[in-house]
Amino acid sequence: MPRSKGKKSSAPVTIHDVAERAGVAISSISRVLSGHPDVSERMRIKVQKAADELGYEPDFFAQSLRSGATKTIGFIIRDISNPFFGVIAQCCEQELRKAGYSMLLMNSDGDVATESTNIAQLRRRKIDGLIASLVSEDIPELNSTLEKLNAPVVLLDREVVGLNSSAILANHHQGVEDATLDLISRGHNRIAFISGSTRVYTTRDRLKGFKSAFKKAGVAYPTDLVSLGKFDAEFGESETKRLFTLKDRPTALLSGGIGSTAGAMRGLKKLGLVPGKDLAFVAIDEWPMFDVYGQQFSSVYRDAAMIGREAAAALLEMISGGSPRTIMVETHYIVRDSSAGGLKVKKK
Amino acid sequence: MPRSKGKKSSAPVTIHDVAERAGVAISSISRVLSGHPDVSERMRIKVQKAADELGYEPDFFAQSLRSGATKTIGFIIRDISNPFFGVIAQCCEQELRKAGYSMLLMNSDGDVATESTNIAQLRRRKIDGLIASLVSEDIPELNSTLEKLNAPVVLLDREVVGLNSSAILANHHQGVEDATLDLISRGHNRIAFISGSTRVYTTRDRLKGFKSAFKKAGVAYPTDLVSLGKFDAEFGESETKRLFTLKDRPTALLSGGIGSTAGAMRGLKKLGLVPGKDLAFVAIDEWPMFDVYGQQFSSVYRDAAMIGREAAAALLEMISGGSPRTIMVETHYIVRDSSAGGLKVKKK
DNA sequence: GTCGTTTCTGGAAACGTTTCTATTTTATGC
DNA sequence: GCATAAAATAGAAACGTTTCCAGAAACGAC
Repeated sequence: MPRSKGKKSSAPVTIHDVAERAGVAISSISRVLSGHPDVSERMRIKVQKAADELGYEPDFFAQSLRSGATKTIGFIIRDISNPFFGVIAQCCEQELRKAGYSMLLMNSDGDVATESTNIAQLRRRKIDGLIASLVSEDIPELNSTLEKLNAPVVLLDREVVGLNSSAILANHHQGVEDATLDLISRGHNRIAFISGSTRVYTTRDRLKGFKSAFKKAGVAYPTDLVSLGKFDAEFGESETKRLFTLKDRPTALLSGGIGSTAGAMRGLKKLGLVPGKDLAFVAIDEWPMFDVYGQQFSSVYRDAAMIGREAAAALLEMISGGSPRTIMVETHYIVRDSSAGGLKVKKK
Repeated sequence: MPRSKGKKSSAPVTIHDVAERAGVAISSISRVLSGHPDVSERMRIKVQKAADELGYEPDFFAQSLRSGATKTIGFIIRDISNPFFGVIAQCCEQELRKAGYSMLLMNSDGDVATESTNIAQLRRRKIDGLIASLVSEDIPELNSTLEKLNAPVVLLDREVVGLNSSAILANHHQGVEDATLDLISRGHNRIAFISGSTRVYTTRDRLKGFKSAFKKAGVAYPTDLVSLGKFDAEFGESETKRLFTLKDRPTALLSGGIGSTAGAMRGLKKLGLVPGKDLAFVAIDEWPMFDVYGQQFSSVYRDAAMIGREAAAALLEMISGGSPRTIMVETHYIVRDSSAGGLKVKKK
C-alpha cells in the first residue's frame, strides 16, 4: 500500500513523503535540510516547499541512530530540590538549550549505587555530554564508568584523579578562611564546623580554609568541634544538637552547604539558640533570599548562576573538540548580623 | 569485513555479536532479552550467557526507533531554581525513574514562545508523556500543540478547557480564604493581594478565596489593593512598593507564590517595613526552611512533594492506558508570627 | 505412523534517517 | 565541439533494534 495515497492525517510525515511530493530522492531531502553544500538552488526551493507544505519534521531517533549525535546532555546531582543546585540547573539548561541541546535530569539522592545506575542509563541513551555533581570522588569503578560514557564530562566541585574531564571548582578555602578569621578576631576560639564527607573536594577545600585560619591566627584548632559526614539536613541537625550540648560548647558555627545549614538552623531552633545572639553563625552557600529575612545571616557566598553557565560553556567547548579545563570560581565572606553574638564579654 | 573477527574492544557490541557468539538468530536474542514467552530454556541460557560475556546492552535509539516507546518524560516549568518547583521535580523524577523513565527538563522562563518551542522539541523527541506547569491557559494554539504531542499530559495547577489531560490542582481558595478571614478578624480591612496572571487557575482560585473571605465577613473588598500580573520577583517587589506607599496604605499583605513573596519581602525591606510588626504578612506557598528563620512567616501551605508524586503517578497511569483524572490537593493556612502587626490599636 | 497442534526458531522486513558510491548533468577551458 | 573537471542527483547501504511470517521440531492423540 503506497503511503502517499492514504491521506491519513495522523500518520507522521517522513522523509519519503517529502521526496515523493518534491519528486526527488530522499538523499536530496536530507542534503537540503542538513545544509549540505552540493545542492542546486532549484532543488533547495523545491524541497523546502514540499517540506513546508507537509509540515515535515525529521524523526529524532532515526537521526540519532544514524548519525550518532543525540543532542542530549545528562545532568546528575544529589537533589534538584536544593535551591543551590536548582539555580545551577536552570542556568545550565538555558545555555544548553540555546545551543540546541536538551537536558536529562537525574537525582542521585546522595547514593552511590543510584548514581552509578543513572550513569549507566545515560550511557545507554548515548548522551553527548555529562555534567555531574558526584556523591564521592573515590569510588573504585568511577573512572572506568565515566570513560565508558564516551562523552565529555564536566564535574561540579569535584576532583577525580586520572579522569580527563573539565571541572568547575569553587575556591572554598578563601571564603571559609576569611569567615573563620573574622570569628577568631571577634574573640571566638571554640568554633564548630559541620560539612559533608571529606571524600569530595568541597569539604576538603573548606576544611583547608578553616584550618589555615587557625594557623594564621596562632590559635589552637578545635579538633573536637569539626564534624564531617554528610551534606544532608539530618546530619546537620543531629551534629548541631550534639556539639551545642557539649560541656564546653562552641560559641560559633560554620555550616557547610545548603543541607547542613538547614539542619543546623533547625537544630539551633530546637535548642533555643538564636544565631547572632547566643552564637555567631556563618552559612556556607546561601539560600535564595538569604538577605531579606528579618534576621540576617552571614555567609560564604558563591555564584551558582555563574557555575551553571560555566559548566555549560565548558561542556559545549569539549563537545566541539576543545580540551578539558578547570575553572576556579571565587567565594566571598559576606558579613551580616549573625556573625555577632555568642560571647559573654562584648568586644568594644 | 566480518565484525566478529576484528577484536576492536571499543566498538560497541550489538545484537548481531551476541547472535554470532550464541550461534542463533538475532530475533532469538531479542526474544530472550525482552522476555518473550515462546523461548526454550536451553535458548534462554545460551543467549543470556553470550550476552553477559560480551556485556551486551541494547541500543536505546534503535529500540525507540523500532518500538516507538522512548521511556522519556518531558517536564516543563517556569524555572527550576524556584525551590517549590524543585521539590516537585525531584519527587517526580524519583517516581518516574523507579518506573524506568527518564526526565527531560526544560525551563520555559515564563515565556509563551519559549514554552511552545520546548513543546515542539519534546514532540520531535517523541516523549511518552509530559508534565507541565504552563505559562498561560488560553494560548490560541495550545490545545492543538499539546494534542500533536500524541502523548498523555499532566498539568500542574492549570485548567485547560477541551484538553483531555490529567491535572493536579491545589485547593488554593480554601487556604487563602482562611488566611484572609483571620486577617479580617484581627481587624484588617485594607489587605493587599499580589499574585500572577489571572490567565492561570492558580491566580483565579486564590482570588476566589480572597474575595469570598470578604464576602463572608461582610467587609468591603479592597479592589485597589489587588494586583495581579506576573509571578516573578520583579513584579512582586515593584507592586509591594507601589501599594505600601499609597496614601491609604494597606495594613496587611498576601503574596501569591514563591516569586511574589521574594519580591514582596525585598520590597518591604527597602521600605523599612517589618512583617509581623509594621504589617501583617502571609505568604502563599512556602520557601524551604520557612519555619526555622528567626522571624516566623505565616503561609498558605501546600505539599510540593505530594504534588510531584501524584503527577508522576497520574502520568504513569495514563501511559498504561488509564484515563485522565483531576486530583485536588489541599492547602492549609499556617499561622506564625507575621500574621500579627500592622494595626495601630492592638486587639486584645 | 500419520495427522494436527503447539512450541520454538530463523530469516527478513520494517523503523526513518544519514552517508557512501556511482551516475548524470552542468560548467570550464581550449 | 570535445575532453575534463566539478557540481548535483539518485540509489542503496548502513545504523541496531523489534516484529512479522514461515517453517522446523516436538508432542499427543488416534
